[in-house]
Amino acid sequence: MADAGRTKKKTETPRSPVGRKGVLDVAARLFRDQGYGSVSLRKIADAAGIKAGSIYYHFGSKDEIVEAILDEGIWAVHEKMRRAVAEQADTAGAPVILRAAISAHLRALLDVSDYSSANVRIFGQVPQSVRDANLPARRAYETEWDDLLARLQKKGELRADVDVRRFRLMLIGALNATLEWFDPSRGDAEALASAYADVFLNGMLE
Amino acid sequence: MADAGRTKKKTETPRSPVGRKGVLDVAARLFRDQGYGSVSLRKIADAAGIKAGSIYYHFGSKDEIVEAILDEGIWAVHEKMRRAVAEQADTAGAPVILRAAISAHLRALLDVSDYSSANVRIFGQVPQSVRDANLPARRAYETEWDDLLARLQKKGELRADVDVRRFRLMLIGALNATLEWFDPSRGDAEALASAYADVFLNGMLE
DNA sequence: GTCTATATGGGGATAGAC
DNA sequence: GTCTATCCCCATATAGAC
Repeated sequence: MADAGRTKKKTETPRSPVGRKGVLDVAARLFRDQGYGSVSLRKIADAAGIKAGSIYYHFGSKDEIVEAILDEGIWAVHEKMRRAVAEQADTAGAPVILRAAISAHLRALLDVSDYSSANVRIFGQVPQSVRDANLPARRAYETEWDDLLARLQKKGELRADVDVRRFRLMLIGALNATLEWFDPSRGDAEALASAYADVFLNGMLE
Repeated sequence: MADAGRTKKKTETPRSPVGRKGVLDVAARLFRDQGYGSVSLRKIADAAGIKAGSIYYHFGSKDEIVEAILDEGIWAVHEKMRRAVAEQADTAGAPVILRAAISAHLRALLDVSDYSSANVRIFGQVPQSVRDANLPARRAYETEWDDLLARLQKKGELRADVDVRRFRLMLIGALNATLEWFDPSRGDAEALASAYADVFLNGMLE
């Protein structure tokens, strides 16, 4: 035979292995859409095109998958937000900087990362041990926001009578809540971010 | 015997029956705390102090329980909000009215109703058929808010360039998100409502 | 109104073949 | 890296006793 030397014929099964990343990708989407308790390893395997038992080659347990997704989710949105802020000119004022940070966070959730949106959706549903594993990453991201807000407040650009932590919880909570109703096929995440920043900066009163 | 006429001795088993409401009460709390998929009928029965099979005397299925909780949850917060607005004087301005509505919604979630908080937490996790059953109640509450905001905007008290529906989604989303971090044993829902209203009305800029 | 007992299916997880 | 086969447990739901 002409190709007797080969032990594997690439033309036979061109379907590449799913791999660890493939499992995580489909799992993140399923968790985001259906929640933690409703997504079984069998559902994940089905969506990934493999069998349930195969998942254990990559992960030791279901919660190990969830932990990886939660960490990656925070990391992704944290990076987007940090870079968006760093890109602003040194002379930029609070409105410009906050608009950039808000837009980065919102686009990470709505456009970019299934991991980030999965984190927001299922964090409150997972076992305590899984939450604990994700806490360091979350705290780091929260600190990034608190430092930014405190810096702007110190420069006198934000109201001094508003507690930074409370405002951060309020702002991030409002942005995260868009996941409950935003439809990516109909909406524009960038325009939405602009509208949110506008209200948070200037308020609703005439 | 002295009490031969009684068929039941109240001193024997003073433990009153749990009943339909008892099941709903504990189920609402469990769903709020752990999410839809993670709460089994066994858990509900345990928390209610009865056996799992007994639940089927009151409900035909798990989802029938969930539907009842979701509907009651919307109804409770809707009533609180409507009454809070109705109690305001005819001469009250937008800031006073909106503060009252915001406070009512937030207190319903954080202080008053396990049903309302359960609704917010699990709506995105339940099967489509359950969501559909809850939609009419949700739409009615959303319309209550949209009508209020449109009325204030028409009077010129709210900015004309902000879309009412978008602002309602933003506001309710921000209030609902407090469930993720608010600790009733440490926080004051009324003070929180005031701080939220302040930022939404006046913005964060100095 | 609640109990016990049970039917049936799906859950996470493991072992060993390929 | 994925498969098949399987273990054991817990899920929803039903039937009939009390």
